[in-house]
Amino acid sequence: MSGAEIMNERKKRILQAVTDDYISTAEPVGSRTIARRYNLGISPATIRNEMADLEESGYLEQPHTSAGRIPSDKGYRFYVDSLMQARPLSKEQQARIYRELKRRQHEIEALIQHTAKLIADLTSCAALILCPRLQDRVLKHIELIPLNEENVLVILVTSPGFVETRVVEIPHPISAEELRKVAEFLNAHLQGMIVSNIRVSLLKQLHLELVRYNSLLEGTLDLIIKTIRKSGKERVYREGTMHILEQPEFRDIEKVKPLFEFLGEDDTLIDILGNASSHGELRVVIGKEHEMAEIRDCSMISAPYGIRGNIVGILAVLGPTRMDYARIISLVEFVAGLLSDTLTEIDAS
Amino acid sequence: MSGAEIMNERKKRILQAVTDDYISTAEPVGSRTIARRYNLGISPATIRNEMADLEESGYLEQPHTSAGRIPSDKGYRFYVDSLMQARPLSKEQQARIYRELKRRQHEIEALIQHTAKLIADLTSCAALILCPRLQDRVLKHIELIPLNEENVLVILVTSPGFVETRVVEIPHPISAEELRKVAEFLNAHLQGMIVSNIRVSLLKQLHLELVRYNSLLEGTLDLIIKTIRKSGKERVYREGTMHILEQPEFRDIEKVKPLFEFLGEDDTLIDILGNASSHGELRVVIGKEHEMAEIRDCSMISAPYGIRGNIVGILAVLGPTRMDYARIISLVEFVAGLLSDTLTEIDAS
DNA sequence: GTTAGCACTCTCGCCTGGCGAGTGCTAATG
DNA sequence: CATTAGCACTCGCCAGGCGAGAGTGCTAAC
Repeated sequence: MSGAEIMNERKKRILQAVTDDYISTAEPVGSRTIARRYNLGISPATIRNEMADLEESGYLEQPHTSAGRIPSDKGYRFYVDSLMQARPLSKEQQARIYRELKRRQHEIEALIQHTAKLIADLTSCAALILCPRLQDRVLKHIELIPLNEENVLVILVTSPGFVETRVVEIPHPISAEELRKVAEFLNAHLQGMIVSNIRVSLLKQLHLELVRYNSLLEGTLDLIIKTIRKSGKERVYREGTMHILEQPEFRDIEKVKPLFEFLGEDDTLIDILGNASSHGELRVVIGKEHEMAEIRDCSMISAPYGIRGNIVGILAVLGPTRMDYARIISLVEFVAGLLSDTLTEIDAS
Repeated sequence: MSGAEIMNERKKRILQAVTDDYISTAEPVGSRTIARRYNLGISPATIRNEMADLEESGYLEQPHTSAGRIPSDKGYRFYVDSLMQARPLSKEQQARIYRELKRRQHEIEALIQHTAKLIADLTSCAALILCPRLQDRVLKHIELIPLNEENVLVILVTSPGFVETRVVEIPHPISAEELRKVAEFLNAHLQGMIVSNIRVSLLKQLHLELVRYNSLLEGTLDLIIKTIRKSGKERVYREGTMHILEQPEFRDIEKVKPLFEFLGEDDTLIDILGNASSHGELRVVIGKEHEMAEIRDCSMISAPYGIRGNIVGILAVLGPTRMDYARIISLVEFVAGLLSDTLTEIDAS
């Protein structure tokens, strides 16, 4: 109840020992184990007393009487906020990640997919990467290609190298030549703009310039703009969802099912990730702190990545609440930074 | 051993009853159950005798003494080949599928993804669709877009409406204008060709025409051709892999793991599917008939789909050996046909 | 050839008792 | 007064035993 207990140094050390041990063994940890494995210079009995206090204040819990203790969500939270010392990556690991990411740089989607895979493999958790919404990106180039009489392929190249294709159904056939002119017109006026800003400014230009073109184009142009503006769904890359099956807490198939269903739904994922780190910093959400019931057994560590300081996407790791926070936080931070650098570099060239 | 046993009418009826029942209940089925549920006009004792024979000839097996019988792979094979009456889809179901597939026709990737999802939902199995290799498709259009000084975006539109994008790193900067000429040249000479045929004919043309262009282009052109020709990986769409978790035979997580790992690997999937129905007909592979050990507990039903009779891809359903063959075979056949029609239609327009 | 009856086998669920791990309390200790 | 040792107690887990239920195989009768 109170919660206003004093968290003395010894209690902290014990909570840390319990958490560290549970993270690495996945077994409830008892007083004896702590006394043996972490030489805090105190006896199991003392540890027991302290653990009883910690349980009362909600930092630890017992799966059942007379099992060891495991950290509660509150315990993990305290661990993450105050106890854990972020374990920086070894030079070799940094070098390895660096090397992996620098390889096939020029296909951006491959880069992101690859990054996700890398994180997943290094953490044994599910890795998620959210790409920037089309609307938030800068338009670099538009191309229009006639597919047949009714359909035009619209290709949008946006910073920092994404390519989107859409098929637009047009009301009237348009010649390739005319289409090229339209594309030219669009490029001339829209290049460098952020996609979501396009409509307003375009409409102004449109009026002035429209007379030059066949009136048939009016509807087409409108459709193309609509196409650009709509379907502004983020894309989300997943990797390593299978790693979840390796975690002992998910040996029960009934626990896995809702989680996998959650991971399968683009929309909810996008939602969650979008909320997660859109406000700039690395963030850790633990267990029941999640809004979505399906992932109340999981923790998520997320960090934004960006171009020249502007956030363009979010990178996250999802795993059991018993995850190796110290390592994974460092990793996520490092990779997000590296990804930002890489994208910035690509964008500049 | 013998196998040369006479499979009389009654044995067939019993095998069918066992199989039907096991498919719908997932429980070993005993003689009593059959006598009660399927009125074959014979008593449990007689059924027992026949079942013993069927077991000896390898069509049935017992999970343990004194459980009911379940069909062996050989039993399923016989069931599929000789007993099962393909259960045609109801008019409503056909209509529903038809309606679903006719919706957003013009984005072809979405169409295929959508088809996979539909099959997965209707079968409660995993649905897989293999797209044609780039190399086997007809080139409809090439577009080259400069991204920056070192990179060019190559866009390939191929029948029946696929769009592929690749980034090519070029040795020397090329102006947009020159690039446009190259694209024009390529379009003029390559349109309508099957991608895998491109190299030979191009080289001939190349020599004749090359003099017109800056010699710097030579290397670039070569790179572009290489890009087109390489990376001819099929793409495979998956849907409904989660449905597998619903099947009682996969309640054990240890059985799911290798299967999911298998489903996660593009390359092996492509391999399996490529072999499956490349020779034209609907095919059923049951349990241990599979080459890959990971799916020896599964059956796969696959059918090719194509454009104007030319196979361009393969559609498959993967589920437990205890799957509803009668229904799923009809479904796969129907959807493959419909997909073929749709693609043919799109290609023609 | 078919069927009824019966003994047999096997799984499954349930209960039991012993074991080990870990706790909480109390009293002794520095 | 904080710390520790000792001890009784609680619980989950596991192995073994038992009965119920389902289903078979065999035999003898129809």
